[in-house]
Amino acid sequence: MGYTCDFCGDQRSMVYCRSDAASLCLSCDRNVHSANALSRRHSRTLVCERCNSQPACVRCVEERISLCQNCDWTGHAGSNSGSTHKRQTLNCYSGCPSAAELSTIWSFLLDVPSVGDSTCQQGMGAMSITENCSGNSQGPSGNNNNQDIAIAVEESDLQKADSSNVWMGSTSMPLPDTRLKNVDLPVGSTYSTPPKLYCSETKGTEQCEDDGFYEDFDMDEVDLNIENYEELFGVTLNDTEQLFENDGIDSLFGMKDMSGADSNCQGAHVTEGSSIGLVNAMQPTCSNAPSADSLMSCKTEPNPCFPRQAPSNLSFSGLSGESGAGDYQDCGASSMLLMGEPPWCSPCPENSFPLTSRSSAVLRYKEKKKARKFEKKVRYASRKARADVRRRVKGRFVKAGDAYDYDPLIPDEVFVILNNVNRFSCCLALHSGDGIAVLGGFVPFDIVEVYVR
DNA sequence: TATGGTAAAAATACCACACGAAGCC
DNA sequence: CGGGCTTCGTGTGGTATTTTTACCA
Repeated sequence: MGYTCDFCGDQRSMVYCRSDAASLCLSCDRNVHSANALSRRHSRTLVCERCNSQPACVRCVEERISLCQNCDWTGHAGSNSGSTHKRQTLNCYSGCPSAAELSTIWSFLLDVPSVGDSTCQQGMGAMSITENCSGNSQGPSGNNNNQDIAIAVEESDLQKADSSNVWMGSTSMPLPDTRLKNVDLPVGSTYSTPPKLYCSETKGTEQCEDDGFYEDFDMDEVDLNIENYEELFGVTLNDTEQLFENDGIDSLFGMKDMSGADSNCQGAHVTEGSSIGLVNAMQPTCSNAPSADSLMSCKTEPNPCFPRQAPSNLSFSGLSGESGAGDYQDCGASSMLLMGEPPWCSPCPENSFPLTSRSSAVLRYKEKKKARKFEKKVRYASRKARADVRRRVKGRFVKAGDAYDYDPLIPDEVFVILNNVNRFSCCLALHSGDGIAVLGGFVPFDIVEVYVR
């Protein structure tokens, strides 16, 4: 820390609000985010104490410092000593937590300043910490509906995928604990299982197995959530599945060979895939190819809620945002998976899948992506109708009355090759939106080829 | 394996203006 | 409170330009 609050400019910044892209002191955090119901939904986390510019996602127990993903990776992955440091997952909170609640969340922090009693603890202002899918922490305000909905669908998808042996392969791999980390759990809080270290470092699949995620998973509630999801967004589960299919999620699943035994990595894969698919389901607009920016943002702006995972936060942000679907469609997720191991997926011997499998997966992904059709959705048909008849010069609209080189209302002259079974002939015709009108009246020939003049 | 050149593909910018949305009276 | 008016910003499609990617020597 050491940087000042973006709001008051006076106090030391403590938390980072991603929605506001601002570092705030606790006092301003409480004031700003108690303004209205929407601002209360902003998820915040601690500021990285190393770069002071990114939201922290982990806390190094040895160094007693909160770190963003980049700093965590830089500081721990590069050194032998640092790589053995134990780290705790930092998670987001929303609402207006009181000092007592903050001290519960950040029990490891000894210097949390008193923020006084929250001014908005009653009603929907109460602190909300996203719990796991069992949903027992959903506040009365239900201000995490979106997240829970997303999680619920992910679970459904996972169940389905697991039951069909698609993504887990032949091994009965337990659901990785990253599934749990995919939801917001406070460090050291009483809400969750104890903070976990990453499987790739200190924990094998055995421990993941003990998480009992499946046991705690209530299918009925998931169904309920999915129904709500449909009501809210008017997208059926079948639609969602179709989107999964269309958006290369099966390509991700098809990379089961690539996942190896690193459950952490697997969790990230499936989670992001499901989330992305969900985002697509949410997005009413047309799809576009993933932009490089989105890919970069995914890599350089780690989500504090889902540390060292693939950018699964996209699903949540996409629920409420108006951003284009294309930005989140792939979010480079698939690309990231295919292009190499992400930094949060530490290399391990079990991960040495055959190169041929990887190549084939890459090939399948590319083919699928290439074959993907991006239908453009016209929001205003009247404007489209207007544009369709507007005159242009080199594709650009021209002022009324100015010279033009293209008028959609004037049909093109085309040459058509006709066939009357035994011989070919050629004639001049006019091409318009309604079809081809052959000059000279009706010609009892079949049109074989058309050339626009 | 790295590098440079070329081709192909993809992304972006540009234009005018009707119209939706919001604000005002 | 509803209707009329004004103002502002947005979206529309075809083409050129720019950027990115792929491929080869």
